[in-house]
Amino acid sequence: MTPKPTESELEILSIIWQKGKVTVRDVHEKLAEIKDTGYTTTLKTMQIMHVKGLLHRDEKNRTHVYFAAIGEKVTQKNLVENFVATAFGGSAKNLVMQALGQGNTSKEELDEIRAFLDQIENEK
Amino acid sequence: MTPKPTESELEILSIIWQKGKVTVRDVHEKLAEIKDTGYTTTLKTMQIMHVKGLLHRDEKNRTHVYFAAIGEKVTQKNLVENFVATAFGGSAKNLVMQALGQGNTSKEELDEIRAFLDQIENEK
DNA sequence: ATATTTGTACGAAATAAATCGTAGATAAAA
DNA sequence: TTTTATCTACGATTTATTTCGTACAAATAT
Repeated sequence: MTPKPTESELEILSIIWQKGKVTVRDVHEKLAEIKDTGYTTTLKTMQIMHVKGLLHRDEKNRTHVYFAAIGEKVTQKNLVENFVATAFGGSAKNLVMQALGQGNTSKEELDEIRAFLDQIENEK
Repeated sequence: MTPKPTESELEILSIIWQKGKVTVRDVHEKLAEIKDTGYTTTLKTMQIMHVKGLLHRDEKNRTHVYFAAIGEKVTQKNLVENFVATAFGGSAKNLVMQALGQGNTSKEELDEIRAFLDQIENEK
């Protein structure tokens, strides 16, 4: 089983999930918008992620091309599971209500959630 | 600002939020159900949490009594905020749908969430 | 009264995570 | 063809986190 990504690794994964195939530079530049760390730090982290099995890479060219080895949904599922267990006493409901209570969710999104709710209930 | 609790600290906080005032032994015994670490490990962690300002304690008696210095809701709010930002591209909706998709939420709870949804929409 | 248990303090080791610098190769620019 | 820029590899450092052993005091049991 691939290990749980660390916080930094998750930042990188997010970028890769969004962009698909990337070079270290791609990631580093995107990361630079929110973080102020050196290029080799990003490189090193991605190399480690590769060793851990979090990323695959194509080494055909000098500039390696990386891509995610684990899916976004699957990863989120595992993270949420763990998060609910350790921070919300195992209750997904509590997490959901806390997340919604934050305020920053538009009417449209709330409706989407409602529709999703209907769908789940029907399956029960 | 009190720092973000680590994973181990969160396990301890969860227990304390549930029990209120506790001794190290209380926490350690509860922790023993899910973890297999020594008593002094729990002690040390709680001492560190005290120094960090995560816990307060009453030292009047030999056996110190600890209690949470930060509220459960406030902490969860911060954690969710951070979690949504790093793992869900800032979209609370995505997190909510992932959490609900897990399957383990009862019909009753889903209804509670629906009611909460109504309430939020009315406030908009 | 003495031995055992239970408690805190505290240093330190073990482990994990994040960061960076330097070397050396290749590619691109001048 | 030099020089400059760009890449990877990799060791090393720094910082954070988790874990535990030992010392010593207080309470409890024998």
